[in-house]
Amino acid sequence: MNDFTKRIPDATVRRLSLYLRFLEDFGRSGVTSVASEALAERGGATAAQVRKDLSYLGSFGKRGLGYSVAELTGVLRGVLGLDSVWRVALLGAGRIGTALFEYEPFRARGFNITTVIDNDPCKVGSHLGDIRIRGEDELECALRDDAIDLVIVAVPAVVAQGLVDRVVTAGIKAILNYAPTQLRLPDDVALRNVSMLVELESLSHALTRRTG
Amino acid sequence: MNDFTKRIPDATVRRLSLYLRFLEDFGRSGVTSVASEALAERGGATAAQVRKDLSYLGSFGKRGLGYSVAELTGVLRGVLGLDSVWRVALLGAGRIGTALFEYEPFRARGFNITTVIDNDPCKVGSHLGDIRIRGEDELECALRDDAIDLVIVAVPAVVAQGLVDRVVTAGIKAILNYAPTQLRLPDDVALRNVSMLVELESLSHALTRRTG
DNA sequence: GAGTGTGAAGCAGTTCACAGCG
DNA sequence: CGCTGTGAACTGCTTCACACTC
Repeated sequence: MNDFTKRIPDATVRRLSLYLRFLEDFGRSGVTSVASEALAERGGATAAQVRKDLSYLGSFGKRGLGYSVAELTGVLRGVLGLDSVWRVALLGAGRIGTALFEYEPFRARGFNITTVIDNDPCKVGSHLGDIRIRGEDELECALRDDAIDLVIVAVPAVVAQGLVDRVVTAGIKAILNYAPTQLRLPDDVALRNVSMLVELESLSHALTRRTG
Repeated sequence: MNDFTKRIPDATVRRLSLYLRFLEDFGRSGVTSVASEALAERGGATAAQVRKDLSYLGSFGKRGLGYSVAELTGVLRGVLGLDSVWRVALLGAGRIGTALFEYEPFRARGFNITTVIDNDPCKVGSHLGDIRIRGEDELECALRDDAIDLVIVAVPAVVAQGLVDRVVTAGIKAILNYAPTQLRLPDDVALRNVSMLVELESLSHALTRRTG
């Protein structure tokens, strides 16, 4: 009924990631079939919401029964682009960059960090895992030679925009930004910001609110 | 015109964080007055959006002129609850926890990590900065004795819910979750999730989309 | 009977457009 | 004249309710 050319709302895509996580848990526990109600109560949504979200992808549920865990897992992986391995470059091998590099779930999901760049001369040439850290001057050739699909930015705010401009010029179309700055990019490059401060400040706003 | 009892949309609160960052930059550059247009082009919003967002807080702009950088900075800090110092406990002193602990902008914004908990016996008793890492069994008394306002969760997914239940019982009303799991909490506890995977998968979805 | 799939209604956030003030 | 502040229109997401299927 639905075809794949239709755009999926961004809010839905984010929830699909969560559903996939839950499905994998269900799969590991040997559950083979799951209802929208069960997915919903695992968090972050109502049963109606789950059904609406999944309806964007087609009709996979069996009425009276629920969804096949195996089938739905496969569909979600496909929609989220997790069937292929993505080649990722990490810019910045500081605290945050290092933590991201060693974050196991990335690799488990097919995000393969093959390239690490840092401008600190003391770090260039040393290793993170078995990746040799390369200097900023090697950025363009590294992106090309390693056939990078996606770049994670974990450098200080002041140098982020300059580096990202070069990354965009090199033809990269997806950027995950951890630097506390708002990057300016062409419309055809996908950008997601992960801001620790924004979330923390939204919490402190909530705390302030509660006592008037 | 607006009173402070009115709820501010969540999307607006998140943008206020960004505006504050921009205002601080403007302040450092010696700019004293700024128009909605200028704030907007720094990223993430249109001029109309900026004005609408700020109108939730009251009328601070001078028509024909713009907003006073100093005044607006103060208002935003107040609304975001950044006038007080918040006492923060960090659960989990692994890679991510350590990176968060050493993330300077937190402290600069008045988020003071006074307590670190980890269940690894090898880590308990050692130090992160000048904070002594305490064991999981000390959780409740640490939250009480250190008068914690806000908890950051950076432990593995499997143990997160159990710890958080204890944190909630201890009366904490704000939780920032870095664990890749959906936490179940009472409605009166504010929760923000920071998920590296969700953002990354939303990017890989975007990349997949682009080529049909 | 149990549970999906989906139009329609409801709600929230965004954009528009312009009156009004400095 | 420039730029804010804001009702009104709009867009898009969420919730509802129920026909439909297994």
